[in-house]
Amino acid sequence: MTSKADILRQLRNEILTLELKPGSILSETALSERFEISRTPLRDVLKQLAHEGYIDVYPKRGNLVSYIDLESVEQIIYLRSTLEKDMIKNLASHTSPLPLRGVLELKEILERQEKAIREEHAHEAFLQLDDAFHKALFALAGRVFLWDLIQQSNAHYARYRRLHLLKKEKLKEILAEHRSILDSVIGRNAERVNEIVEHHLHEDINTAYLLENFAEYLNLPSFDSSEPADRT
Amino acid sequence: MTSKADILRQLRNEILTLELKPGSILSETALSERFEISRTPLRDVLKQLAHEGYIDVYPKRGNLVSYIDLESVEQIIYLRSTLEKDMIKNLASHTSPLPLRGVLELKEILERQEKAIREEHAHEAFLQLDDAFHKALFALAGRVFLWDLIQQSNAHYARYRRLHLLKKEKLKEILAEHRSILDSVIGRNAERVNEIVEHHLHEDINTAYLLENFAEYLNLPSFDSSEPADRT
DNA sequence: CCGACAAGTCTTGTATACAAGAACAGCTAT
DNA sequence: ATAGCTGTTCTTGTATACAAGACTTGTCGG
Repeated sequence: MTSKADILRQLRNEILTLELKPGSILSETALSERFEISRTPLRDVLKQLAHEGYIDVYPKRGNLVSYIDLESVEQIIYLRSTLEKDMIKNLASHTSPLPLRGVLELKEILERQEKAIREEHAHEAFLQLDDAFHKALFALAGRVFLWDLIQQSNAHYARYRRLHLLKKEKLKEILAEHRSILDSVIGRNAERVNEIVEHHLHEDINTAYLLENFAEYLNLPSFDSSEPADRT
Repeated sequence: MTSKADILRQLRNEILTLELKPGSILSETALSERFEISRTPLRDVLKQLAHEGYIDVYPKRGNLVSYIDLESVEQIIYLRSTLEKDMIKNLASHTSPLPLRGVLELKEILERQEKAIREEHAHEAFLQLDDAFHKALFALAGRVFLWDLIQQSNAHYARYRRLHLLKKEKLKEILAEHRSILDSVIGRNAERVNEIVEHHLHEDINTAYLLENFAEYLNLPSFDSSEPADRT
């Protein structure tokens, strides 16, 4: 039994992990056979994927896994950076006590991240914990609504990040920055928040590295071949 | 001929203007007869409306025009406030020259807003110009992507604002604040941006007024009757 | 009078047949 | 050789019949 939600999760995951590479064709009939379901509910899933930017729909031609769009990535980084700086500063400067649950959750995530670094081949786990850490921050600030909103446009940023975080040093750096952020919140010290968060989110816009190694996955303006359908 | 995009715009508009009141039923068969189109493309439209928060889908029971959710409104106001403060400060403190087109566009919008205030029954025009002003600001900052993202969750905020902006004095205040914002950008003066933007977006969270006059349109926690389907 | 059950009638959800545009191959005519 | 048809075969888009859950109504039995 595979429900629509399961299929959605499955396809999302395959695209995020690059199991389904940018440019791959997602044919409705092929997918309907694979998941043993009719085209109607499957089209709902594809609509959702298109909405989240995972695929581009070319009417009457086909659905392609989208190429990673660095413009979208930059926009999301700016959005998150601006929001998280503000949220963390608010948390750090607020006088009311922090909810214990949230703080404990953040600490536990950091412990699990540390453990994930020690193990080999734990990138995927580390990435999920990274998401969990930031989501927990949003939760602590009462902004899960905005976290969910951002997730709706996360297809490009999430894949971008996976291509970046392949070196172990990078992981250690991220963990250290998470510690700094949590210290700022707990210690009620908002002083260095700006630079920490900016570095944490911005630093690895390393376009050259991506162009060098993963050009085949990127949406390069030179390649544009008749825009996909507008999804507004 | 009414395409899917037309139907979507039409229904969105009817919900925003409260022509379709919160709680109204949008039956697929009824709508398919009204627009003389089959249920399949119509369901696509309803999916989109649900995604944007215009309607709540109760599986196998029906689609209801959503009640205005003040929680969503507050979240969007916080998001926009935080983003616009940052964007405007950046624009005001940047040294590179501003694109003339964008500045002229903003000025023209202000003139048209002034004109709209003088005319009676021009609330709808004023509101659209208000959106146009803020969108132009996002454009000037190179952040139309984020404007569009925010619009995807705008159903509650947009209706909330319509219920608020019924007094002419309020309109004049908004226009004056728009002038201040534009002056900050052009005059490269970022000093008072924070308070101006915060007041501009936050000030009219006047929940009491809404509860008093439009309780029937609001999503009040007391009324909750079996949550609608999750749209993730 | 009232509760329980069951038939009927709403609703949306799914499967499937058909329509119609897009791409391609292969032919023909120039 | 090549431009231009034209039929074939992909694709997604639409209409419609049917499935199945939820609610209403009425009837029957206590």
